[in-house]
Amino acid sequence: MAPQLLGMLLVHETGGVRLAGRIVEVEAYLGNGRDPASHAYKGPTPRNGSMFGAPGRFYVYRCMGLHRLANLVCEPEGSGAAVLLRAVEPLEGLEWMRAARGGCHERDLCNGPGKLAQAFDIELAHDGCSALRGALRIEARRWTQVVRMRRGPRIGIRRGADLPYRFFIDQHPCVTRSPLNRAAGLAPRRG
DNA sequence: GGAATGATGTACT
DNA sequence: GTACATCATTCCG
Repeated sequence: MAPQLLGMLLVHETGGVRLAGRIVEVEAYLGNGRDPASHAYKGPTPRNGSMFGAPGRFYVYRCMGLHRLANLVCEPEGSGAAVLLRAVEPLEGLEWMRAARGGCHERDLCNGPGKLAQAFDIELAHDGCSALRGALRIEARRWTQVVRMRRGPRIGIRRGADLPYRFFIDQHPCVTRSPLNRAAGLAPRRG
């Protein structure tokens, strides 16, 4: 499901504004106790309950005490499989996003799971909500240009760090740790 | 009850 | 490259 999610549209209609963007980076977390990095690894708890619920719903949780991270719960139901939304190319509602994010560059609006949630006004209340229909949802889209998908190790985890379950669009400026982003002078490169 | 620990982001050197 | 804000969740006793 993770690679198929790339290119799809994340939409949120909130407060009279329509926020939208293309998903360009995700991470897969395996179910059925096969993935030590997954919140679902040790079975259901009060926090991860929605991971074991119906597929096609969001699993939203608080990370590091302050950030919110959004996942899409995947099949089969009850397995705990999910895909973390890591980066989005913003397309609609950029002014609203800029205000929410403190007026940063367009490409820095949604290049990170915490940033994305902030820019799209995703809250803990969205945990367990349907991603197929609702104010916050994911819509199918086809690529209108030629893109190349790459994969590599997941970011910011200890256990299962060698598993290549991070999928992203090659050469896309809105992906985390993008060389294009660094080349733009936003984060000076050594040497 | 108490302590360790994050699927992060930002600022600063 | 390193520091740190910040707190719910989880695990252990």
